[in-house]
Amino acid sequence: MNNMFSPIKNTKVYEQVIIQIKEMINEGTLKKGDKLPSERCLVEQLMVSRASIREALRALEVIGLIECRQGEGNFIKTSFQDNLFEPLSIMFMLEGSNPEAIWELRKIMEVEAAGLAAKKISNEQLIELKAITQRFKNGEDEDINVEIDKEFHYKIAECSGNVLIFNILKTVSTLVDTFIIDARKLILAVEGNKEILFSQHYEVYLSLEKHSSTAARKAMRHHLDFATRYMRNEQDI
Amino acid sequence: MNNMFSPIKNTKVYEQVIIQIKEMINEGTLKKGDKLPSERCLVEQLMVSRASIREALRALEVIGLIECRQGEGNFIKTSFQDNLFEPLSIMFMLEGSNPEAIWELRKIMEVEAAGLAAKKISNEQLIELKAITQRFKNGEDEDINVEIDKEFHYKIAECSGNVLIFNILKTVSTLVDTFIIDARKLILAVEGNKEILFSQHYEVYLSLEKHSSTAARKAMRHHLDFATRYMRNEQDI
DNA sequence: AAATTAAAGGTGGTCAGACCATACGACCAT
DNA sequence: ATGGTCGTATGGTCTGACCACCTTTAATTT
Repeated sequence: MNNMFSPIKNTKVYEQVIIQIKEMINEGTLKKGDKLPSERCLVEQLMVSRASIREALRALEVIGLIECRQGEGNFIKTSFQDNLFEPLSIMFMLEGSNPEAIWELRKIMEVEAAGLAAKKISNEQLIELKAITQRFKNGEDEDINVEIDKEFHYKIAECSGNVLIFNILKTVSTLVDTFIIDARKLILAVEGNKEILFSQHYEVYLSLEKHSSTAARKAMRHHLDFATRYMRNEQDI
Repeated sequence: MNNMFSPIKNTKVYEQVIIQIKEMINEGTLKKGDKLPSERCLVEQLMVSRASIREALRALEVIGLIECRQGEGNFIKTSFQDNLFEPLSIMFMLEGSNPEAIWELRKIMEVEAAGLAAKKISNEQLIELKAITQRFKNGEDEDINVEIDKEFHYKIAECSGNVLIFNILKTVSTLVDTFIIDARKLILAVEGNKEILFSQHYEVYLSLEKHSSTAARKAMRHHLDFATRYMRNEQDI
């Protein structure tokens, strides 16, 4: 005899505003980079106060859907690379996770991204990736090489052809950089390590060139395991 | 000669509010489940208008940090299981990803979660998992079995011992259910498939029991590949 | 005395209107 | 052509009021 009544939906105004804006996006009325109607305009169209509009916009902003620029307007974002950072870092902070958890996740994403990339990478992408590898070899400054190293990993994630994986991996990498002392710099500070890292990178590249998923995953895992050992000595991970 | 100037930081009030609240959490002043000071109280303490406070709270709400209950107050959330859904689904919607991308990600997470679980699963957890497996075998109704199936997968993710992985996997599963017709039901509707799924589940369980990471990953992959074949016939994935 | 009801206070939710800060374009002066 | 000025549109912030909901307390009823 239960379930006769459906729960009263206590729909808050700003939630309805969020829904309506998201619908406009789903219907294609609003696309990437588009400018939303001005807040005062939305007030008239949706017949709600500006405060409610703004609360909704704030919500849409933090989930990474829109970008608010004073004096200009509110726009649908074009890039979604850091949408996940806030929620993930919150989760990490309050869930009592240890840094190891982030690293573990990163290893998974990197290894599997490499595996997918091996299948999907195009010839152009191979050329670009090779160039990055070479730039790492020739790089002088440690800080620069840290950046090139990141670029290498991101490029592979991009070649996985899966935007979700790419974005998650980028976010997790950012998390690693935020909650763990940057391991790359520690490693690169040691004499001779640059050459080792280069050869590991090159090994990954060769696997991708051969389009061997298994080899790519293995090479990437080997590369990350090497980094892990350094980190364990420096901190509690 | 560029890069001499750093961009003027236009710190908006609600952003500062967000920062201060997050700091309170980092310092341990606020913990899971705690009640925040009332909005009017925060107005006095932070010396800003209630509108700004509320915009900040709205932001904290959508990233899953707080929960707002009218008449009661604002509380730090205790569960962070659906924090990632909004950002991920937004990303999926606007990035033009195909459903395959979600499924690909899910497979990765499931397989690797199983691999980790094999290493970390406790005896108690093994017992619980076995019970779930059996309940699936004995289940009568399709809908119920769909739920048990989910439970099985979530339990394994939980046994991975990595909250981040657990939450991402749950979110991705929700995404699958949202953007793809529920594959589980399609499969279970076919005569004899319940037995096949059961044996696949059992295979995964046995691998976990043996604490064999390789076997667990293999068994899980096999299980998901089976599901993939069904989905490809029914829809464009 | 116990149970029920009514009132009061606290809290989040919404609204209205004002003003500030910024960005842009049109216009003007040099 | 350059640089300044100003008006306008836009987001950012503030104030104070009122509504909706919950909890506690006091009053009333039984």
